[in-house]
Amino acid sequence: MSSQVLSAQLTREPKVQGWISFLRAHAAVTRELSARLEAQHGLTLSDFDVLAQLYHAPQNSLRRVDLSRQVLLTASGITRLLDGLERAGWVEKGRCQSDARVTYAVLTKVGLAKFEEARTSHLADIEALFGSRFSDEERATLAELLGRLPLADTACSE
Amino acid sequence: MSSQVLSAQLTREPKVQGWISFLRAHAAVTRELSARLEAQHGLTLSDFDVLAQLYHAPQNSLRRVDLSRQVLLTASGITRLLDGLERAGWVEKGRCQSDARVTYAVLTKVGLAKFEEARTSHLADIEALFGSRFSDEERATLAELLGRLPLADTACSE
DNA sequence: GCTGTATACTTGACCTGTCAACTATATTAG
DNA sequence: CTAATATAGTTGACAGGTCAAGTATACAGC
Repeated sequence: MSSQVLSAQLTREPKVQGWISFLRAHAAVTRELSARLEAQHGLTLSDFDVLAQLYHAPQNSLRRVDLSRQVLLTASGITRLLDGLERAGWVEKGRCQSDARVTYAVLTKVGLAKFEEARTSHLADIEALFGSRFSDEERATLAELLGRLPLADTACSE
Repeated sequence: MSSQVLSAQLTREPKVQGWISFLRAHAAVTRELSARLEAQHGLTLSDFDVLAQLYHAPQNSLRRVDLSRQVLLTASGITRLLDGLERAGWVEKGRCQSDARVTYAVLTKVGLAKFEEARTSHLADIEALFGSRFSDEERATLAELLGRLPLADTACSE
């Protein structure tokens, strides 16, 4: 009976199976990944994500709006996240002389060091929990398929 | 300049691109999907997920522990989620005569109707935002690739 | 029968992020 | 120049979820 139930579940909505796998995989992998990142470096996934964006940005700085688009948080989410990073001394505010509305988030020296410290182990964790499951070819396929999903419109709407 | 920056970002950590696509896609799709589900039916994605599990379970009922494994929430998350569904009258508690520790979550008639009401439009939304981007073959590929990710310990019960 | 350990579930404290409303600055139209 | 509107950012209230600790029951070994 138990195996009947299981197979009934696996086949009951064939079209949605990809989505279900997607949701479950996301929940499981991010949970483990964020536990490790938190334990080893005291960072959330979003913290890391923002530090990474700033690390690779020109002058190590970005407007909050742009950050919110790339990291897929709302504007207020970014404000609160940056609050934390500023309190930790990893990011500071920068004013924009051409537009007084914008505030840049600027990576500090300490923040840059923090990112470089966390980076290696986090990339290794991603590889262990995610990347290593796929061949190079499969990685490319996966990135291509996922890349078709709608990003831009939802990211900046509102 | 802007396009240089973009391509630098796309190529700077080749091994992680799949993971990045994955994170972004998840954030964008779930945000839109949950907005629609909330607007049309007053349900969160997790609410729907739990209703669906119960809908397909024998006797429309499941132990909280099993629910937490299938939906990938912690035990306390399940308690709180079910609180809401119980307050709405969609789910009720059932006691287990062979083990006084377990409390079943049982779908009510109203809850069953609620699920059937929400189901069609939600599946259509999933199809529109996710499924329709892929051919049948690609769907299968995607499900297979994502299925390799580690959710076994949390997701699978005997 | 006790005693220790494992399991099922709940609760309080808390964290992250959302939404809606707000301030402040920029821009465009008349 | 002024009015209307759009954009950048912050804030209060709150939703959804986690973790750690606690309660209650089950079960296994002595």
